[in-house]
Amino acid sequence: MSGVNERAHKASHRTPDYAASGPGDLSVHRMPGHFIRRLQQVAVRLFGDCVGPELTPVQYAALSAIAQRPGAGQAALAALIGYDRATIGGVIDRLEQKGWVARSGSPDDRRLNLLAITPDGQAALTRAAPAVLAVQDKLLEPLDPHEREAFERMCLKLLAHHLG
Amino acid sequence: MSGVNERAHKASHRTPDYAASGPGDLSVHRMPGHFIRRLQQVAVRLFGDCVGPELTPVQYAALSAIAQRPGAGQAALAALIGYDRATIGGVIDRLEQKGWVARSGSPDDRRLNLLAITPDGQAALTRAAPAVLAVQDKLLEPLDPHEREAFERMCLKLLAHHLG
DNA sequence: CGGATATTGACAGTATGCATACAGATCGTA
DNA sequence: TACGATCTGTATGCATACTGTCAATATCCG
Repeated sequence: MSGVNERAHKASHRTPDYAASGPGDLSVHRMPGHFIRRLQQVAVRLFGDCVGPELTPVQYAALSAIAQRPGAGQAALAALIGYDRATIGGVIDRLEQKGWVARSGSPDDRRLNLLAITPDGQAALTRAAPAVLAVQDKLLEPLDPHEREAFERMCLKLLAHHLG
Repeated sequence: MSGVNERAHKASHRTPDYAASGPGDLSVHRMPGHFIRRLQQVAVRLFGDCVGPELTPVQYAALSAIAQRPGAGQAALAALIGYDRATIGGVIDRLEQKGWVARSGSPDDRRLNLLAITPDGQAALTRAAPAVLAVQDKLLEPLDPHEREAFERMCLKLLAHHLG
């Protein structure tokens, strides 16, 4: 299985998603926000299919960031990958349970939970990396190289505008 | 407030998101999947800012679809907007609590919950529509008209490939 | 120094999102 | 027409996400 939302496929023959609809349409099928939501669904599904259930996209991003920047606190980590402080705690809980990340208090600032990746975590990261890269490739598969570059550039432009 | 994840802004001065990083980088800052996740965050935040807390993006999509296709069951509705059957139930629960949607059993097929929008729901939809359209515009604001068209076309191409 | 302010991690509450499982209903077909 | 395959809505469990709040801790500034 690899389709998104195949459990709800009835009546899709009546109005397939992304079918033509008139201008001034108030439905979601022409809204960029909806496209992005659907693409997010596709990306998450693709990740699960390629990488497996051991590591979610969110957990991969966190683990990768911890490996890249050991000794950061949870808030710093969250800022690095765009998570919410309230969410990152649970993500790290689950990585800690798997033995892939270690939390340790900082002597300098007793508010901080210093984060570090464990050898097992590093191994899991290394193991997952090829599949994660494959996901990115499959995601943009239908675009030719020129389009891919344009797509990524526009994404970055949008993010720089809205986050910067 | 309008920024995404402002509660985790420490250390972002150390490594701003989307800063340059070498090729072969295993971190998420060059991965299309991550871009899409961040864009989804931006879109949801923008929606909340423009439309208000009465209606979430998901609830708007559902309400709009019910208005467009009254008398559909939950599964049909889910297929129409790309939701999961298990998720749509809760969404409709909340719309029903607000008095914007009515569930009624079908005499023809006793499995179905026929869905219909109420006058209050229609009013809420009409009230929200301009703001929802404004969100789409703001989302793609940094792109010029040509780029917008290209971006939407590529999104549709990606979705058609992965969902079709 | 000491109070005002800001930061950090945690928790509760709400809302998606998906997998799995289940009971009831319907349908296709032997 | 009986029966197995399929479909529908629901419930449960897990994993994001974000808001508001709080206690402990730092930091800043007079």
